[in-house]
Amino acid sequence: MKAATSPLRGTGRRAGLDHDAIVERALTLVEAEGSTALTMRRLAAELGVATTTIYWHVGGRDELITALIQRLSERHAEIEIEGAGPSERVMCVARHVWDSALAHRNVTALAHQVGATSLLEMPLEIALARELDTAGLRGEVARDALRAILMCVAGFLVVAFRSDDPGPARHQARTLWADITADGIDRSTVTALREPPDLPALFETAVRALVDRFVVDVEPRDAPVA
Amino acid sequence: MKAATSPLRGTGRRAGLDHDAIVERALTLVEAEGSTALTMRRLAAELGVATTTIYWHVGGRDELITALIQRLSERHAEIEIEGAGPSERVMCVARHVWDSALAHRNVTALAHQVGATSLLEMPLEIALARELDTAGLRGEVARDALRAILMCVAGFLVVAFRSDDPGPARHQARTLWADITADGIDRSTVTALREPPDLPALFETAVRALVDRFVVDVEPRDAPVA
DNA sequence: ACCTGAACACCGTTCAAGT
DNA sequence: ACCTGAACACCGTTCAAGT
Repeated sequence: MKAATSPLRGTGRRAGLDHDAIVERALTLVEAEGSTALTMRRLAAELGVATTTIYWHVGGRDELITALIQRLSERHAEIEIEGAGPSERVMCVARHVWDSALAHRNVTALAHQVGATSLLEMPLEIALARELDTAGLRGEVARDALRAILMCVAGFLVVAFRSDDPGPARHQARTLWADITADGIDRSTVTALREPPDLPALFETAVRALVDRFVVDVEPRDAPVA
Repeated sequence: MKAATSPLRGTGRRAGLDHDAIVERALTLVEAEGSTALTMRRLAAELGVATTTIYWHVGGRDELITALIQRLSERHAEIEIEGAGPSERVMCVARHVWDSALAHRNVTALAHQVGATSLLEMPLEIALARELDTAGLRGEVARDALRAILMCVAGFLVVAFRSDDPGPARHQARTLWADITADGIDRSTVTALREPPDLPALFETAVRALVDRFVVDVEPRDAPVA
């Protein structure tokens, strides 16, 4: 509950804070309690420092958020991509985007809010471009494939984030379907729509459809030529 | 600039407000100036009434937003769906979701923020379920197709909304690619990534890929059997 | 039933002032 | 150079009080 007693340097007056320490603390705070917990006052209290100190070191809230996202982004820099064929390797990167977004959902949601998704996923975006390149896609086609795949993943993430934060629940998709009297819709469909889909499985299917549309494997996926 | 002189009823003291008038005004405000303009104080001033009056009529901000979204949703109720084959008609509904979201981007963005996207698009969701039904999809398959398509559209919308609100522009995807020295990525690709994609065209391609994955036309799309 | 003003507990941000 | 307290201009929400 008490703010961590920050290590006061020899002077006895300096708080011993620097840009990185503040950003690090902000990142931890968001990861633990979500973006709403990140207020300048709260963060300052947690660092045992006056609110205005944060402004001196990192600037306003927007700069803080940008720095925080970039910090996490660097951690996503090195990833292992495996897969036999090109399309399989593209799928692997897409899954990385999905997995890392879910692993750091609070920061990802924050990045979505401020429109800095690309900043957060830049290393993965580069990795995706590289795999598309080895798949033979270049120029505008490669860009379109990359953007389409990432936008689709983003759409899935928005829904995935909503699932764990139930919210008002009143205007959740599945509860809305509880009141529908179906004209021209089979009852089995209405019933199914009251349950959430298997998101990871559907993700796999949907992204695969996009990948198949853009990257045409020379060899069949399951039996790459040795 | 001045608040609209609200029609004071005969009593001379009543503001003559009701639930619907407040919600209507809130909707207009959001459509015109975005979700950040919707504050309880601002709305009250615009209605020429005390802030607390809004609380009495419609409840807090969340209820107001929900009501506002639902109001707009009702306007999307009746739409014309055309197209020869089943998959063409499904595409038509998807385009409707896209178009109406862009036409009312501020409210749609707000709905995204509070997790009420489904509430806003419910009429279109029903229309989509109906077209999928006539395409022969039932039960869980129909649900998965519907969800996948809508999630993909949502992902595109998030990016589309970012485009017209440039924001900090520093961590926009295309500016980030300006600094990239490409290892294993063709220069033409890097160059292309510095430009935004043709969003409507890419939307068409991506959603079509999903539709083709889920709904298999019995007849070819272009030449339906008479 | 309908509407008000005052008050509470928050925000982000600025700025003159301290050491 | 680094840090502070006070202040400004906002929020959403509650609640006793008016007619």
